[in-house]
Amino acid sequence: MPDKKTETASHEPRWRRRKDDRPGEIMDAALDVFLEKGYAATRLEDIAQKAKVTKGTLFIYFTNKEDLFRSLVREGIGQLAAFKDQSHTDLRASAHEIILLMVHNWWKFLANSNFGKLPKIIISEATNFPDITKMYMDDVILPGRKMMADVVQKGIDAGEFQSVDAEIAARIILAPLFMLLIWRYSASAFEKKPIHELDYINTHVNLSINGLQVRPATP
Amino acid sequence: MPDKKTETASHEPRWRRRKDDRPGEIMDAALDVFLEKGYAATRLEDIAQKAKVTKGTLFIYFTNKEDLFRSLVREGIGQLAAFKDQSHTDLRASAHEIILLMVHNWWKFLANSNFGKLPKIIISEATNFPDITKMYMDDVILPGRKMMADVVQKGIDAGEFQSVDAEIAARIILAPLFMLLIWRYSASAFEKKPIHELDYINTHVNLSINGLQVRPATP
Amino acid sequence: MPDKKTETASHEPRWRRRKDDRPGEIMDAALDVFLEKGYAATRLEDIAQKAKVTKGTLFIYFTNKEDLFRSLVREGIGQLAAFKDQSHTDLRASAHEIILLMVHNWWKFLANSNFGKLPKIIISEATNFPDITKMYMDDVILPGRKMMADVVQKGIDAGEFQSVDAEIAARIILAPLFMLLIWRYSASAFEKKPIHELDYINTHVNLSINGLQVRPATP
Amino acid sequence: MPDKKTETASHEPRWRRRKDDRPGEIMDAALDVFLEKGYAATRLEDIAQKAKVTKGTLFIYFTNKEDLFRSLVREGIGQLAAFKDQSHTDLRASAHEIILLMVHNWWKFLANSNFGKLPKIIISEATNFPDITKMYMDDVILPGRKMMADVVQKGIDAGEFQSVDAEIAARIILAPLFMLLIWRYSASAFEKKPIHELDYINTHVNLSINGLQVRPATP
DNA sequence: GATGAATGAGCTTTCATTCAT
DNA sequence: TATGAATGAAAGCTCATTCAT
Repeated sequence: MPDKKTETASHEPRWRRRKDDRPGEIMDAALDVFLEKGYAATRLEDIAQKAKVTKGTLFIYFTNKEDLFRSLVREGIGQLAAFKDQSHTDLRASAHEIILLMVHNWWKFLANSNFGKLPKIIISEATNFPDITKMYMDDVILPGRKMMADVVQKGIDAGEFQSVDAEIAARIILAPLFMLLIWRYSASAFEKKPIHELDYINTHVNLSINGLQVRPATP
Repeated sequence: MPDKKTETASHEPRWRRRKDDRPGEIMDAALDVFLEKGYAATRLEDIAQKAKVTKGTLFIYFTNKEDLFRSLVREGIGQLAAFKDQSHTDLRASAHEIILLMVHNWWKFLANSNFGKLPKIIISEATNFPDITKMYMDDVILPGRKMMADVVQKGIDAGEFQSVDAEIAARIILAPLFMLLIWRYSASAFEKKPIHELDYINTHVNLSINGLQVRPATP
Repeated sequence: MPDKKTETASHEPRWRRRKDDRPGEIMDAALDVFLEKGYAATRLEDIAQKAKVTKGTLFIYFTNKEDLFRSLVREGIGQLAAFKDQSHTDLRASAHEIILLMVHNWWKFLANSNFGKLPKIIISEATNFPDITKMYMDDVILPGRKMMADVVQKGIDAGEFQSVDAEIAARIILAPLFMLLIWRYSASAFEKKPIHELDYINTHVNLSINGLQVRPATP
Repeated sequence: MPDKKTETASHEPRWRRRKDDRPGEIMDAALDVFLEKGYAATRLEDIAQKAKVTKGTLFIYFTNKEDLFRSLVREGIGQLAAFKDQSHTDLRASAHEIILLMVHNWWKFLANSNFGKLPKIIISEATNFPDITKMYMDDVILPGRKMMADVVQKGIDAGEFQSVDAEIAARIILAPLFMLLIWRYSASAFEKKPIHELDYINTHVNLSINGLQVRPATP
């Protein structure tokens, strides 16, 4: 039986300096733990472990638990800007085509980034972190709802859509998207059979557009 | 020695705090605090204060914080049975009429009872209380979704609705209802102008039905 | 060997309610630990142990370590008022008689109360707790020094004492008293033979008075 | 490759930080921080910053915080030897002249060297570092007190001074000096008007000598 | 039963110390 | 040698739970 200490080769160093990467790694780890357990139930220990550092390290990069939480939400919201830059909507398309495109683009972004983890967190912590909720409302919800409402209104004005309250319609169109995201990170694990998210999204847009249109596609 | 509260005419006090109401009062208080702050961030002190008892009293009726939480969720889910008993759907109506009725009935129930406070709680605590989530899924979500899916399927079979995946359609119809509830107990306080919930619900059913119908109402 | 649990008689209760006495007991314990170790080196655990309670109990009566410290210093300073009430100086006596009396009275008070533990604490924590130091200065040092200076001045005016700066003289008269106290609670344990405090005080007053007088007692 | 720091004219840099000065610089910085905050409340980070090095560097020269502290006190005590070498007392002078000289010499040394910072530190940390306190007692306090007591005794023997306990008298003569030093590094910042230290010292020696003398200077 | 003082386990945070760079 | 990121033991503090009153 060989003596452990005699092993010739590479002793893995006890730790490594990762000054530049750490904050991001910690925030990523923290986001997932906060998402799963909620802010209060999350122990810094869990985050540290997931980020493969020790508790103390967290305090090198963030002043405290709250600061870590806020930073990570802010960081998440910040990703929206990047998304906006790369997403352009066809200008002359009909309203239903724009909606189709928007929903799919948005979903692609929401479904595949940390950004999509925010809704569940925001909803859970809304009253405990009012300032964050307000920021999310102002920077994410309201602009998104506005964009959707504008397209709906455009459709109404063009005679393509029925006359409805455009803002309410926008909320209703967006609700299933958010619900799907929130569900994904909470109860969906308890579904008997997994949700086919894309089918859900497709069915949703079709029904929505169909519901809005004055003369539906089916003749 | 006469009871101070005794009204002039009768010897029966009009209102008396029955010993057996204590647990109910505590659960009501607890529900609201858990709803606002989440399970972990809620201090029993807060609940006690809201229920106008002291911390110690909570432990007379519930073995611990977790038991109080579980009890209150179970109690909430239990209300569903009472609701089911009193709600009957017209048997011969057309699918869209049934949907219209169901959504309004459900919303009336959800919007005005403690039952409607559960979704936000379940979503926030889903992973921390898997057994509760499972119970909610089995007793509430799946049956409700099934009922809705059955009506949709009935509409499809009758040629009233387009051919869609009835279960997905059911989810989509229910999503805005739950979203509205969840929103009400989290971020809605941060809306610029308050949501008119009934307009939202009405617009939603109309669009949904319109979206499903083979030949929409507007000719 | 008897089973512990079978012991018939008085099981000492795990704890007892002492709402009214606790704060004082805790402050007394804390004063001694702070005096011995200094503020920063004192662990709440030590205080709790000395006060025969657990750490948690400290937080029932004081919001945090700092609050406990401040409270206890304030409490200590407060004792001065009680002392002042009971100490009267003879009005017509000669200056040297008043000094004699004052020093002895003061020393009796300083040497036998918690009040006398403050100087060492104040000096050690002066820069860490500037507000406390200021309070001690304004409420204790300056008034005390003023009283002594007034007597010295009276002696000078009456031709009994040499002409010196009365305030400086007051400081010098008080210095050995404070030094003795500070020493008592710090290095005196390391003296080869213990200090005879009363001899020290007596010698000091005699020398001081003798030093001040225009014509000394020895003919 | 030429040294960047090399001055134009000479190859010898005008000023170079000698390797051997590091420990001294660190101890100087540490002394001041320990003096201000006390041992436990001092963070090595603060010392490092004041010494213009980083935390890690401290551990190159000192094995740990305690070692740094002990070293610096020992170093301070060591200065006493140098002082003793250069201070000679006139052998044939009268006792009161020697006292006058001694006090002034000692004060000059205490007031202007790091040595004078020790008393406050020793008093504050006496019980936490008994060995240091003992060392200070044996090497500083007792010899100093002995010297003073010897002079007083000499005065008594010569009939110049009253008969008092020489050791106690020595303590009393020294007390205001130490008190002044301790005060300077603690509460003196909170005095309404700054203390004129030399006036204080002068008044003190005069009063002390006057107090001791059988026949005072003022006839 | 009801109360709330007291407990103690557990979490956040600090900081002396180590060690990869 | 010097640095400072990373560690981890220890301290302050919170709060669910117990239990004397």
